[in-house]
Amino acid sequence: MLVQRPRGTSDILPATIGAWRQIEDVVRRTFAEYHYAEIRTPMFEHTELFARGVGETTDIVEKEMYTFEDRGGRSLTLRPEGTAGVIRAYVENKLYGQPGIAKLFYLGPMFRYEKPQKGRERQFHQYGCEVLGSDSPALDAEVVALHVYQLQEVGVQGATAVLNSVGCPVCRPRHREQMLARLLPVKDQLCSDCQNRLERNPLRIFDCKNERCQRLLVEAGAPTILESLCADCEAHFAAVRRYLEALGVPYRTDAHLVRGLDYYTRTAWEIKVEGFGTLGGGGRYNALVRELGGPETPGVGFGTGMERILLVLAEQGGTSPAVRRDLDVYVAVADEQADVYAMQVLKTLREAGVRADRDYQGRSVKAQFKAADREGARLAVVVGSSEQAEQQVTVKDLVSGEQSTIPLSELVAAVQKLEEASV
RNA sequence: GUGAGUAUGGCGAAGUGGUUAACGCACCGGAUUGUGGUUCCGGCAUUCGUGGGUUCGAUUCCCACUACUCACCCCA
Repeated sequence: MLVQRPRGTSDILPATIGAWRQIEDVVRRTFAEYHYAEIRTPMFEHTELFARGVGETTDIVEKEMYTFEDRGGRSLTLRPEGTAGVIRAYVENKLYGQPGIAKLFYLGPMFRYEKPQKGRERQFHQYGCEVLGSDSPALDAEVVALHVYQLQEVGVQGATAVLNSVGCPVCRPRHREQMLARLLPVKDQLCSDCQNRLERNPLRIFDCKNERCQRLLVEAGAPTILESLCADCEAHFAAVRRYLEALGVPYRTDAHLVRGLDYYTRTAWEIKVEGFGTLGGGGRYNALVRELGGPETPGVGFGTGMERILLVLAEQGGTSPAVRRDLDVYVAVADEQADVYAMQVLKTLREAGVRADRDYQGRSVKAQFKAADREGARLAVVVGSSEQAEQQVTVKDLVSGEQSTIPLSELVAAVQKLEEASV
């Protein structure tokens, strides 16, 4: 092996492409049902976009970006997530000038420089959406509902939304103050990560896996963000939950949920499957558009990992996509003299919309029939010098075993008739 | 970034410091004439991730590298 694929990348081979297509089809269909329009933005952007958009203190920006300098000396970065680019495009193309709100979705590869492991690659795929232009809690609910619905439609069982509110520029600083007041006195007892978090983003301490840190939070009486919400945020969160209940969306709240991106305000959620982990996450980001230079515009969105979906589907079993028959006719060439004739027969079939193939290795008729079987062809067409002389073909139904010789001019009709009968 | 494990033909998988590296699947060929899915017979790794070292000799021992897997961190 001279050169192999870069670490953390994978080749999606024909054998599994069906599963991908199936997910993509469901995603496009459901986004259409909810009236979202597709948007495609560049795979790389100026590094600054992610630094500002995603947040300077996030793991993504601090240590996971694929950043490089192009020949013009610009610092570019392979997109680590979808939101920043979409918002940039929204602002740059002045989509806010169009009537109504913008409901956008995307689908494609993302890149993060991390150590690969199960369900984590350096190039992975996400689909997601962004809704710009409304702060209505109905929209938060719609987006969460859609998030769960899509996974159900794809075949994932037990997808649940875990919901929290991370507050707004009014309650967030207030909460931060309270956290500092309670935890600064016991700072030295926190783990080193959390000592850092205390300064930069105290909310994240709730997310720490360290038991001692969690105990300290309780002992110090540190309030969760949910307990510190301002009246507006609380009302918003309550409304979102009412909608979700009315819609029957499976969800639960978790005051400790913190997302890895800094731009979230108010509603934040992850979609989890018991015993598996997180498939996707999302939230509201009311300040992001303005931070990226656009007009004050509220937004909500989510992203979902497609590799993760594939993993859950595999674990939950049974969803192996049916082996699709992708060949209708196999043309067996009986002797070399008929080779050109065989090509003509194939062209005739293919141009009539029949999926047809032949042997190119000069194998025996017996071997060609074996191949026809293996490829899943419905019928075999045998052509040899005798057929060619009469402009005929020998057609064999590989299911019934029936065989007959007919004029070439009748072949397409005969094939189509059989196709219809087998539907 | 930290820690652990693995690396033998297309796939799965034995194995040993020393003449021909099991086996299964897949694949290819054959079992009389231009015909399939079963069965039978035969074929299919100058080579054991890469590069060094120890040795009379290494796929088996040692070192480095690379890749993969898993866990942690974090997340999709």
